[in-house]
Amino acid sequence: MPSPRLKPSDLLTIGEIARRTGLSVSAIRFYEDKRLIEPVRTGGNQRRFLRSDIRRLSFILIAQRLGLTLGEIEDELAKLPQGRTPTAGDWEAISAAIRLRLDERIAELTRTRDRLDGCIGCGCLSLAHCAIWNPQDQLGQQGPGARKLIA
Amino acid sequence: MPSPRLKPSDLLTIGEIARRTGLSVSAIRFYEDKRLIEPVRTGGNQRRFLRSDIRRLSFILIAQRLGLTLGEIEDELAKLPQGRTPTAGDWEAISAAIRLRLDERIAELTRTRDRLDGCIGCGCLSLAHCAIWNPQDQLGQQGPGARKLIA
DNA sequence: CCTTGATCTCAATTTAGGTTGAGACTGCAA
DNA sequence: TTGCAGTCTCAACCTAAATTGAGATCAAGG
Repeated sequence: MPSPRLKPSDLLTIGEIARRTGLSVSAIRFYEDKRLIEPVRTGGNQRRFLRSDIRRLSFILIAQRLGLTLGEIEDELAKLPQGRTPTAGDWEAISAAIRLRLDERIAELTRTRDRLDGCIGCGCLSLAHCAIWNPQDQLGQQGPGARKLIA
Repeated sequence: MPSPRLKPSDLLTIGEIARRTGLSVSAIRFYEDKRLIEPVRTGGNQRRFLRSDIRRLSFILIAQRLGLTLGEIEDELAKLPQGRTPTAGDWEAISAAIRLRLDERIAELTRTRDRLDGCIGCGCLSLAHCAIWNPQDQLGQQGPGARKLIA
């Protein structure tokens, strides 16, 4: 009498999901730590992942490529419905939100390039007058690294 | 008999150059450590900067905003002539090089956006087929952080 | 049953780009 | 010549995003 309740084939070990996503095992554990993903545990305390988690992890990879921090990604993932496996429509909504960010970054870089053109023309690179060094528009990466700590 | 050899007014202390560039004193010392700038020293071992170093530091700030790492910035600065104060023309050459990088990044992001549009259309976010997740074109930021260590 | 590979947790280390603090010395002005 | 702000060096610490290693435990095949 085979048990119909358990379908272990639907659950993936951390090694399996790592292979499927291309992520390292340690990175996946790290993401769990950061609450980006929540696998269930076996009686022996090992992680088991849903198939839909592959898509979730893929999203993390893609969003990182688009320049989002893990914190921002967590915010996006929080928009997914709790309790049920996300549908294609759920993912579409998030993708659209990311498209907006992408558009902004492209616009910022384009503005910067145009200003740089002006600077090349005038030979200008002095902070006092340079149009690039204008606090009014923050480029995506807002200034030197640890400076963020001040904020 | 005033000494005509010394023109201390042409040399700036670290505090002065920090005020003029908006950088912190500690950041400037850090850049010296990274060989991005080489102030001379007084008999009492204090740093003294040339006026042209203001422009050099400004360049560092601008290049960072454009997404270059300090290492890449060092490479660009290495193109400046040794021994003489850089001219406007010297800076123009470097600005032009950076403009190229900017163009590349804009092109990359634009390609990515177009692909994302395709993904939104098909609801696709699976690594196996997603056009965004294509190792063939590396977006400027090449994947998750510490992964760089491997290379 | 036993071995072996996979996992587990937890702490330390990495890179980039700095900041912060301690304790000592400099330099300029009154 | 003293007073004090500015500097000096050096070491420790910070965030992000992970990796690496130690030592223990799990799970599945033979």
